[in-house]
Amino acid sequence: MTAERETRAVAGLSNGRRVDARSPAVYRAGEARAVPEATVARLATYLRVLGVLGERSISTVSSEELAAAAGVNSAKLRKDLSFLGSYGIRGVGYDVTTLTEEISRTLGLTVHRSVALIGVGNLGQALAGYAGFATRGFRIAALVDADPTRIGATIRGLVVQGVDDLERIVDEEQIAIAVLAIPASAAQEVCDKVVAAGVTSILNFAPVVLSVPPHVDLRKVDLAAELQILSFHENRKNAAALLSGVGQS
Amino acid sequence: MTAERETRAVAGLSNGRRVDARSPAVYRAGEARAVPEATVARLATYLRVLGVLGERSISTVSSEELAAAAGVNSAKLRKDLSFLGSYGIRGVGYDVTTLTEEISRTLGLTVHRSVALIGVGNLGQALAGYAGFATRGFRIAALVDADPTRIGATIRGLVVQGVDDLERIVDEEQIAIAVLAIPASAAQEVCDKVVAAGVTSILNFAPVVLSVPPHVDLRKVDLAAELQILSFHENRKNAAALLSGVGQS
DNA sequence: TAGATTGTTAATCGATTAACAATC
DNA sequence: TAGATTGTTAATCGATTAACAATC
Repeated sequence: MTAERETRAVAGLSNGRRVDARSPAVYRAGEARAVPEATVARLATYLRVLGVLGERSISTVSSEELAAAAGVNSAKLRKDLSFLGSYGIRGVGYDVTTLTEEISRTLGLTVHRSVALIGVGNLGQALAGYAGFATRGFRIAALVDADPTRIGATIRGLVVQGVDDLERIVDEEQIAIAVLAIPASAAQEVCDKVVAAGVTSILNFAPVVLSVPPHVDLRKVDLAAELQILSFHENRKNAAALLSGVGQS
Repeated sequence: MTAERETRAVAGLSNGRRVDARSPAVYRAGEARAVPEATVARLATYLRVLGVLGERSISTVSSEELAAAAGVNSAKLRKDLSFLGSYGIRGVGYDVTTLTEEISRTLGLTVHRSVALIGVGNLGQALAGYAGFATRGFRIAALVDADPTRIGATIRGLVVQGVDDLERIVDEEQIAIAVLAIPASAAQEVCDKVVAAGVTSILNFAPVVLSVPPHVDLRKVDLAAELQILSFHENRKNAAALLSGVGQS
């Protein structure tokens, strides 16, 4: 059990990196080339910005415009999009609808995805009510908690179920992705059950390093770590201000 | 107002990168060298793991052990720690207490930091109750909301205040960091007010690209984007399974 | 001293970006 | 055709990691 699984969580925010040695050809979805991890993360932002443009009935956008709206360098944007194929028109730009479709396809969002939310405490309930999931391709199909006192409660129209029902839930609701919003102390144990039930992608909010088998993708969101990174920069800015004699009161 | 500010949000999770041209020497805190951004993000994880070791009264840890617990390569760990100075003992390892102190110092956590939470809706209330902030060096010192109907309410012992009071709050509570848990539609406007009030670090949960002046550090957490990145990998895994003829039912 | 482990070097890898030929 | 903009090249930069000399 410990030997067969591998620690996949990577520190910081550039986590979820794949460490797979198979041929790049296996990774091709449709006619596209293998997409770098850094590019994948940005595609989600481009898709969001394109959605706003589409709502405004803007039909065409240049790499310069789209890059500015997404907060990235335009060369980087063009390189990112080039991994999906050649969907731009020289001298014109990109068709908003076409590009939206192609990015959606690359991100696997043409099938709507069902997600299981594990843990309905403080954070879990907030995530259960987060409208941004639904608008961007995800349906929370099940709420699960390990605490018996919470099982049976109805939250946002869903009945909270027990971890023992995970296998059935994952099967019935065709769930591939689980969100873990549980205490650090229970996280590895519950994670193991989620994996055993057939989930192959996990988003972990518990501040703990989880171990999962190689076929499972793991990403994490460490809220306090985000603040600590900002704290580092505050510290640096203050040290710089002191050295230059600025901001003393 | 638009010319003086710069789009700092970077797509994906490797955001918050500094793009500053000043001398590396300015960045030195104490005797340490300039710390790479990727290293800073991992320091938060090391600190968390060291906390667990300390609770278990473990006094010394080798880079191999600490790296395994943090889910990283041991060479990477040693390189990361080398940016802080030379705190290990050859043939022995690292003293847990010393290393905890040095990382805390580097991350600017030796001063407890007050944070303003902007937006007390669904997600904001969950963040207000998140115990992990307090245990890792942050005190939520103020709750703020732009919605007049929410102002005056008491949440977790704090009275919700209006955005017009931001300047006074930031000054009185010595707030350098703000967490934005507000709708995308209001985010840039509120962000501008937060910056005008004197906040120099922002953690943004709104799914929108924010623009801030160069002296402000901005990080973002895009929850739906996290799921979209996992969706990409699900898609890839399914495509690979189809090609190899596995998992057909 | 012998064994263990750090801190650093150097090779490698992946990501970024300016520049520009291709082309609409 | 002339102007605009893409897609790609190649240089550069930053991050990762194996290997090992230094040293406790």
